[in-house]
Amino acid sequence: MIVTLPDGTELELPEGATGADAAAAIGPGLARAALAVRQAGEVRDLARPLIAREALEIITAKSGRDALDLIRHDAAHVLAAAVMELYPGVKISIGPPIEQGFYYDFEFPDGVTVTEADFDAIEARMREHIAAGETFDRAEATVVEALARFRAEGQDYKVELIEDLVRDQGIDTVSVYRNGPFTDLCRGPHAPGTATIGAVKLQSVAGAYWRGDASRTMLTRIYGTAFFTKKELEAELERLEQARARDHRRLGRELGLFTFSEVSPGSAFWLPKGTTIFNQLVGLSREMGEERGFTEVKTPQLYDSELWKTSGHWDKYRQNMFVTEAEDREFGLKPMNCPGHAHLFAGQRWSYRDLPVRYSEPGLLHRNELSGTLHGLLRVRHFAQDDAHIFCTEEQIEQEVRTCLEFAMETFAIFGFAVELELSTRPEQRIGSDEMWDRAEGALQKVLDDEGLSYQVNPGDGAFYGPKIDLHTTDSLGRSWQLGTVQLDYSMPERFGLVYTGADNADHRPVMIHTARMGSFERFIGILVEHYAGEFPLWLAPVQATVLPISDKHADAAHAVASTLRGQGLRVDVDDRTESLGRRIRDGELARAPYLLVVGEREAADGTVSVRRRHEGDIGTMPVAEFAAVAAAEIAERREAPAPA
RNA sequence: GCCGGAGUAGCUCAGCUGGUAGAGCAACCGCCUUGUAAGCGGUAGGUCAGGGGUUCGAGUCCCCUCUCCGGCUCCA
Repeated sequence: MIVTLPDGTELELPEGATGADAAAAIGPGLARAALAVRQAGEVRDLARPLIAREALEIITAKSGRDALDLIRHDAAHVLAAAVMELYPGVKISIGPPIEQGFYYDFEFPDGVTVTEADFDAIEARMREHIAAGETFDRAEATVVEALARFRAEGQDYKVELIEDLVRDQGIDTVSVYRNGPFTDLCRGPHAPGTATIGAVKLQSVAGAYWRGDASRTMLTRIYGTAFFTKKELEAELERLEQARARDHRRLGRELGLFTFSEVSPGSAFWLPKGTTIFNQLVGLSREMGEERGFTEVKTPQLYDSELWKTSGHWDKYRQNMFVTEAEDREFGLKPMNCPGHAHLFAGQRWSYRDLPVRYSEPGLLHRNELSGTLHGLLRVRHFAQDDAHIFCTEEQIEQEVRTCLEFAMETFAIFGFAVELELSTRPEQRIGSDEMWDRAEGALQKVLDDEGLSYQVNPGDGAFYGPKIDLHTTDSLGRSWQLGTVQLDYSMPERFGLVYTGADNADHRPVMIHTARMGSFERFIGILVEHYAGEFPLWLAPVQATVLPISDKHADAAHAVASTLRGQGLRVDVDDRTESLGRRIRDGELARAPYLLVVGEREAADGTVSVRRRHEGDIGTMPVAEFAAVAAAEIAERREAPAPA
């Protein structure tokens, strides 16, 4: 049998040779390091026969993602083994590797709860399995044998998994892996043994529905992570520690940007500094929108439930709306701007010459999100979006989508962070003809391709009224959040009876495009705080410069400098507390001040300031006017701030 | 909403098996008059999330509620 190695050479092996044989044929060092092989796009056990004439890659600890996934999957089995020993009667379900580690889901016997306090004991037992150097032995079992075995053990979840595999894929055998005393239904692959798990740590415990279905049993999920070396594990734990330090909830409090209170769960209280940032972003959105033909409107907060019945929200979304009543009329606070904008559009006659009409509104929205989903600024009940709705003709869709997408990408470029794009296509339950969906999806896809953007397709994830492009990014801990969106909507125009007069003097139905770039300003600021670790670029910084008089003899001069700079439009504070200069510099640094301007005897005499720049330290003395010009240029260009050395 | 955890001064936290609440930082008041990341001294500050219960006695034990944290589900 011949297989091709990554460098193009061909390796000849006896028929039936395994991955281990191949590694040994290449060299004894590789034979020791080999963990698995990759062939035909699939990671396979070292002990399994190779596929002839397929490219072969030997996976070792240096193989990155593939290697980590292997030992984390191994670690999940070791976790299950330890848990079964410590908690007799526990039922096991599934335990895959994930981006940052692994988890395993269990159903513990009645009355047993596992908390982080139990981790030491579980980890100790896991280390015993690792120290024992158990091998992972793969075996095939017939469905009949496997079902009998797992039924006998009372492992109901394994039984269900096998039954579903039989039903959906018609399989008649399954693979099981054994390490030490523990055997698990598993597709594999695994490393040869437990010994390659160099370092393992359990991290958290959480509830998780069996098969992600809220109507089924809530299992107990234990999360952990594993690495080849203790050093790598420690580096990861250190990274997580630093990520927590830039958590927007913590920085928001420390920097005085916003607070939360029990009196209004899920709603931020914006302090002056946070409000400044908020207003800068609204200003940016407004400025960029005006350049692109968006016109701002203002629509009400509260609407008669009739409007929500027209829009369809009453049927589909009512449990997420805040509803109230007055004088026997039922009202709902708006969770979205679109019905208001559609109503506005319906209020006048439109010619095809008027289209597209682009209404934007950074309006306040309320959504009654489930209490358990609230999360700092990233998931709130009260927020504003850089929201807009475009009313256009079928022919204009492509151009308008292009404008929206470019608008979004140009917005993100200002902040220098990457977004992931997702194209969601027609769901099972939908309105409109297949031709309509073909056109709509085609238009979105064409723009994405024309712009050379990479994106993921989520088949069936579109809204019932049209396909959409969503823009996602991640927070400091790697959790994904949706920011912007571009959604085609054929439904709302229908429901509101929207029309324009075409060149043929007949009525036509416009198409509506829902779009946002940053999404909610709240969420965007949360992401920005973590992205910048609180060190905002000058144009966003709540306080752009803090003037520090050396002693109270220079307070007047410091205030004069501040007043001059404010006259130039800069946001300037004076810290004239009777604290030592060192202390006030420290406080300024901790407040992430972009510039600290020291004013003492010399500066007061010649109209200068001694400039200390964040991360650069003392950059020398310059005339006040010169500093103002430097800062103004930095702000005008929305320049990124210097990074830590 | 569901599972688990947590809630003590403005913030970070201590408070052993029940016996009248404590530290650091911040705040306030003085002194110091300060040259690029913490000057010194003093003062004040708590319905121990809220409510109910057990007990001679509850921050500590039990129950309910609220909020937050980690996940899951949801996000038209």
